[in-house]
Amino acid sequence: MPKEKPSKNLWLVKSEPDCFSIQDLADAPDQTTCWDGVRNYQARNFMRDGMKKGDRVLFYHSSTDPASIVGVTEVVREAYPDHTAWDPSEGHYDPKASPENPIWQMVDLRLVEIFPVPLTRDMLREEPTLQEMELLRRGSRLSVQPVTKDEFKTVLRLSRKLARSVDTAEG
DNA sequence: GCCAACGTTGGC
DNA sequence: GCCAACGTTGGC
Repeated sequence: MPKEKPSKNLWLVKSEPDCFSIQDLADAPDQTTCWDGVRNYQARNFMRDGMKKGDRVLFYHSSTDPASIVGVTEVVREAYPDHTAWDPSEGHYDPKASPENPIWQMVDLRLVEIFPVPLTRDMLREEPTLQEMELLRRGSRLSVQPVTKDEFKTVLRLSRKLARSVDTAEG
């Protein structure tokens, strides 16, 4: 009997491209990075409890013009302690964290694809399927958030469509 | 650069 | 346990 495949969870992570962009990920060894520096409990819990090996993760560039979904990554290592939390020389140092009580966790992400054309917030907002997306909710600040299957499929479809239209235009 | 929205901290 | 003050996020 073939084993029932457990359905994968889908996610979105935010990063300021000035700090770490999807190109930085593409240039990293094995195109893989540890997703350190998350210092929000809700975001941590999604990483710790929800993110499983093989889960797909949309990559979003925030605090940039235009803010956009720029690609897809994959979870290649599940949650483990974020050692940057107890390193005073780190920007995201948390004096309450220690090796005995790490508090904060991270996962490893590997690049899957960079979208040929980034999907801007304006484009996302035009899409009926994405109206409920956490990313587009007013005041939403979650840097790690779940994405529904429909939302994920819609984002990929939009990306493919855009890529085709650019190809055609370039002709 | 502004500021709304949000999460955290700490006094009480 | 409430809530005001504060710091941060992140769109605009």
